[in-house]
Amino acid sequence: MDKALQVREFAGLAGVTVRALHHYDRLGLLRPRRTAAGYRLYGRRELERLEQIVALKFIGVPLKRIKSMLDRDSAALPGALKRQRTVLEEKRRLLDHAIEAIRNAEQAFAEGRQPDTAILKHIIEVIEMQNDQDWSAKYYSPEARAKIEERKKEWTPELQEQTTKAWLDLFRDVEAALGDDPGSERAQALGARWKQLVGGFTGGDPGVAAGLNKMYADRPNWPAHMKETMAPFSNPKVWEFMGRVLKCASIG
Amino acid sequence: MDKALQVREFAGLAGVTVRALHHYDRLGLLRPRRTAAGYRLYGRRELERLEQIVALKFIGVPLKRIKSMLDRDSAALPGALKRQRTVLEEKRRLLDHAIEAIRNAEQAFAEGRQPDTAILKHIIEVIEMQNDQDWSAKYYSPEARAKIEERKKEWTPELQEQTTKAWLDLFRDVEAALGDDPGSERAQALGARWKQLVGGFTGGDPGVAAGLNKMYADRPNWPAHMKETMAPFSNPKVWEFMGRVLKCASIG
DNA sequence: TTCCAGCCTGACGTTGCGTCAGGGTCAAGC
DNA sequence: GCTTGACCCTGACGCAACGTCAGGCTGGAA
Repeated sequence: MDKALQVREFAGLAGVTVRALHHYDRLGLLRPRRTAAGYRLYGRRELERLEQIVALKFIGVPLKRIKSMLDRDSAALPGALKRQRTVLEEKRRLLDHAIEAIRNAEQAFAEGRQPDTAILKHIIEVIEMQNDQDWSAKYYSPEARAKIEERKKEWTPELQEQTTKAWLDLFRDVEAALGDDPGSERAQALGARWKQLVGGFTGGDPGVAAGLNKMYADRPNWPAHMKETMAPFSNPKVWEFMGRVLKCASIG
Repeated sequence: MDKALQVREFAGLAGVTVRALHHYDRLGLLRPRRTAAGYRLYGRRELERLEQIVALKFIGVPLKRIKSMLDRDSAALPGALKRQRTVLEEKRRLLDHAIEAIRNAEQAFAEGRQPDTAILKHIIEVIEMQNDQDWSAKYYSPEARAKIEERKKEWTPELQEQTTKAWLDLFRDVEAALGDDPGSERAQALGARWKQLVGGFTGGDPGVAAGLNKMYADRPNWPAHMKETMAPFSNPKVWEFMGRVLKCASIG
């Protein structure tokens, strides 16, 4: 006869609450035997199972899935572990961003005399970057995403500013040259600048370039603030003109 | 007249759902004006406030607190930011542990032929370490906790094993010497070994040592698995004997 | 027998919305 | 003037994992 414990003792032994045991019982996750009076009795088998439950819960597996894992496809464990790890790593990424955002805001507060509400703008910035990235991810293949991730590490705010300015300049110059012959020297020079700026983002990777094209093609579905951000670059005449310029370049 | 938007447009603009706006409205967090028919109308002021809400939500502040922050003590923002950051950092610590635990389990799976359920033991190990640490934290002052954190970085599994063995050996030797005079050379040698092992954990820090004493004094309240872990070291005669030995040492 | 500790089963509360269900509103087309 | 169809409204339930009563048995001791 194995020692059988009542809920309270068992809960203490295993480091969970009595209520949790009740909960697991109702979910069918851990059903102890019962005395005639209905008291729950836990033994060694239950302890083992509970430990597995706690382990899976610790790594963030929801109770329902724990149940199906332990009851049915226990062979799927390694796959489940990996999936769960990627989930947690994603959560961690989010947490990192949030912490970074707070740091930004705190620093802004420590440095300057801004009204409290304005400080939150620093957090908003991070959120929007985050949103843009999550949202644009769907246009890229996994490999392309990996490339972008890699290149992002070498990305600095100054570089960002320079790039934005370069694009603005280019658009202004192209608008001034809309009447030119696409094959003209001036137009081709603009085309070269264009290609270089694109290359600065794609890093020459065709997969990244393909994603970028998909994203551009889908611009009617962009979220509002993305459209707003890209508003200075939305002139369709410029795009059309550059299309012809680049076609000339590839032919000639 | 500022442009007033209906829920759908406003939600799209701000990147939240219509339902969320309804929710914030009911909570009193963001109350737009209404048309005669009861339609919600959002303007620039509402957009600003919503951005602040989203920012605070992003860093994990619950809606109720957001409300009180924005309505009443908006001056408490920097403090709130700091608190929130520590909360998130704590969460991140937990997440890291969970990820580490999964890695352990995955490696065990990749290496050896263990049954699936046994692999979860590797996760359980991490959980228990985590629990022990969280629970023992209450005995230490913040400074002592910081010291321990620092020393933990130089802690390796091998060192852990060595230390455990050293303690086991010491207890065995002390048990064999219980009849000796506490002032005797043999007893004093045992006392020296004891002090050295304690010092190996405290690093000579009196704060850490104080916490350790508090923890030992509270041993009736230790959780079950802690008692189990410490069972080999629970012989009260050994502790009593060592008390006398160390008193002799400090006097003589 | 009585008492108290410990067990039981509901059932509601929490957090931030998602998701119907049932029913007005409004501009447009017939 | 009436019907659409697109939007809007207000409940109200659902989810995840228990916490926290409330009301009522059980079981061993005094």
